[in-house]
Amino acid sequence: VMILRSRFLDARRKRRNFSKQASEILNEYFYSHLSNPYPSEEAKEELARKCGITVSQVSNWFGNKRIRYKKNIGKAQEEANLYAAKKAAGASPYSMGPASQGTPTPM
Amino acid sequence: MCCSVVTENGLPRRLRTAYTNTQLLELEKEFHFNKYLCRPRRIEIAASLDLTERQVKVWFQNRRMKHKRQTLSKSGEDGDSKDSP
DNA sequence: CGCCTATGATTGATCGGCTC
DNA sequence: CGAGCCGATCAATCATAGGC
Repeated sequence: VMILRSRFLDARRKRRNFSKQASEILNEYFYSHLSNPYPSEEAKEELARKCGITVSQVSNWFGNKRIRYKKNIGKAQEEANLYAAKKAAGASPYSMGPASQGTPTPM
Repeated sequence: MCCSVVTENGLPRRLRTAYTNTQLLELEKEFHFNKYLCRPRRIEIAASLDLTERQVKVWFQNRRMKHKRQTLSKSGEDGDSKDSP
């Protein structure tokens, strides 16, 4: 299994971590929608614009996040939840207006 | 049925079979020929690559999705402000 | 510097819904 | 009614980035 996995040198995964801001935006959305962390296509597009990444990357991020969050529960996830809830209360992220994307505050 | 949902202790465990380079190469070759397979052809390929018909069918479906996505990203981005190799 | 964990991407396989 | 397809998601894994 170690000899045959070069995949013809896939120009794959030359990844770069997302910016701290992008991660903040994604986490805020995720934790403020914990009961249903499944953004619509439109929401993904908006998140993608705000984060400066592609819709596919947003989908990947949520896919990974959901699974990895589930694999913990009871760990720092609780803390992350509080952290996100606090931010949602302190600042005024989104929490609605899927159609009203007027984002005059890119940060 | 296809992948042993190994219920070792009551926990379903799907295994993601790792296809060999040979299998992937043949599948890619066929995909380039047709994006869709007819039943006879599918049976033929499944047999020659030692995969189930279902696996071949699923592979083509996933491949089509991937192809669509790549096509979308290549033409979907207008005069963005980025590099161009 | 190497080692280990966090994280983004890839992909085999499943699920629900739709078409024919 | 059933088969195949699409779109989304899951889940395991690959490969690299980043911290120590």
